[in-house]
Amino acid sequence: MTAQLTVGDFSRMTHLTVKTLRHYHEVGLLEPAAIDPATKYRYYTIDQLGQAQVIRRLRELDMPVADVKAVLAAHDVADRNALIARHLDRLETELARTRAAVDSLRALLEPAAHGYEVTHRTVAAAPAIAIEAVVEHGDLGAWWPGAIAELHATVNAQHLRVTGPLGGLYAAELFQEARGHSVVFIPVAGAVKPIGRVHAFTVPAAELALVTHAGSHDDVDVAYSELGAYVAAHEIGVAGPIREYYLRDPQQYPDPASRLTEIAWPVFRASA
Amino acid sequence: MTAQLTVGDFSRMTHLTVKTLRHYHEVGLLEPAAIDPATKYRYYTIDQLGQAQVIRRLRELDMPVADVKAVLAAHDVADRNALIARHLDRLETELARTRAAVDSLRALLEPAAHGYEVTHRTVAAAPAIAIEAVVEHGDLGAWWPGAIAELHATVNAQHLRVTGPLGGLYAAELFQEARGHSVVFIPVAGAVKPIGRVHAFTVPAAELALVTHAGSHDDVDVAYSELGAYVAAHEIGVAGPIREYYLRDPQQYPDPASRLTEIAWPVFRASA
DNA sequence: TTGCTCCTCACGTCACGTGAGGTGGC
DNA sequence: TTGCTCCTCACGTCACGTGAGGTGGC
Repeated sequence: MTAQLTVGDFSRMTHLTVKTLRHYHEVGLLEPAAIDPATKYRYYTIDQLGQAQVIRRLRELDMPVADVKAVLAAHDVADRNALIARHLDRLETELARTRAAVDSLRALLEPAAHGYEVTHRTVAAAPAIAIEAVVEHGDLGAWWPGAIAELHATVNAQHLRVTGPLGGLYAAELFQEARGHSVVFIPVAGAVKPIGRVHAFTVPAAELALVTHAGSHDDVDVAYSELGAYVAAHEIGVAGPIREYYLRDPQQYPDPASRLTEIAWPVFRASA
Repeated sequence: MTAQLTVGDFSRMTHLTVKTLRHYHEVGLLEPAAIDPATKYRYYTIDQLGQAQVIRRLRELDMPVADVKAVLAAHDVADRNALIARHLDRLETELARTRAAVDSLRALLEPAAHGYEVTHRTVAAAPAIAIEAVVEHGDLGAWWPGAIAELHATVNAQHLRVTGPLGGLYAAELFQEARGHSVVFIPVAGAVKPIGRVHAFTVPAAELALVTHAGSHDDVDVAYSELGAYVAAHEIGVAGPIREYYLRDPQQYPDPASRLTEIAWPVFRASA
């Protein structure tokens, strides 16, 4: 009753190519029910068809093979559905990213000039509360809102007096190697009790060249480029993290398009 | 005035990693403006920043590097925009495919049993008009509607009498190697003038086992599996193309979910 | 002099696809 | 006996990332 299906048979039934079936055997995703020891022929059975169909659909959704394995190995339906739901969430995120990239491309190609005016500013060291971590560039979008929210919660819980705008410090490696030390901070006055990821921090003094970027962070590289070009042309760059000040607090302005960000590059002291 | 930017500088400005910039140099996508012959150091200029920004956005949208090159080399804005628009169309298609795969996955995981009833049928050879081609499995969805439309147009133009439902013949390789000979046909009576891709064709006689599949073609592999399993279990399979009959003509039922398709597998003559 | 930045190989990743060259069953 | 189906290497694809090991400029 358990009819032996050859790769060809199984391929026709599942619409997976023979090459793909052999590959799935090799990586242990879908092993033939039997293998002829003499001829090495692969034989599948009818009750493997269901697995093959699930595999095909998950791969169609670009779920990594390792994750597909996990789905097949899931002990119960709840586990399985959770794994699938997580992947669908990833797809959603991807989709949002694509949409943002399309908008960003459109903005870049629009003939409207995006002239940034470069200004200079001297800032003194300032006490603050901060959260720091080494972050992947791609994870920044996820890490950032959580950190901001935690800082805000701490300000409220400890009744701290805010003395300046929300800001961030980003090591050069974050851009050069897509992974680097990042700090988000809120300048505050008074004593701070460390809690969770939040601790007292001193925002270092600096001499800065800066531009203001309006709109989504997806386009922020244009501002970085203009500012960097200015710094390079005037040969005034110095080492140190790049700084951003968020003039529209995301708590009050959740729409990314309404953001207003100062990008600040560390430079030599400009002769006043 | 043309400040020399090192990879590191350029990386910080564009948010492309140093590794990526080196890679783009190697594949000729973005060549440094100058290279120190002694140290092999790469130097970029400020006016290369614009190109880098376009590249970054297009790669963010997964446009292949070769296509990005074409965009940068485009002679005028119209050419450039056409290339970009084509890619955005591809993204749309991708998105539709993903949505379909999600639906299909949901349908598969739904506990509702999809019991297909297998029936047998003997069909005689029948005259028809047809379009044939060797098609990629992935291109079927694009090839098929055009071919159908052309067949319908021919029926109307030549006032042919339709004698049976729209159908298709698909070589096994189409599933096993994702590329194979495909035919779509409409059975007709009377003389046929070949025109365009359309020619007279005789749908061969056959002994068939078949199931009826309701709904989108994205789920059709389930029907293929059940039918294939039946054929294998009864050991009645013979060589020959797989046949489909489209009982709801897509011209009248454009919604993919409303489709009704007979899947027919060639088998031995069953003793009546 | 010490880090820092830059360099070049060479190999890895991921999910298969593409031949080449050869064997078993009807 | 002839095709057909199946097999196993070995290498290619795509867009980078990951070290290893080494050099030049402040």
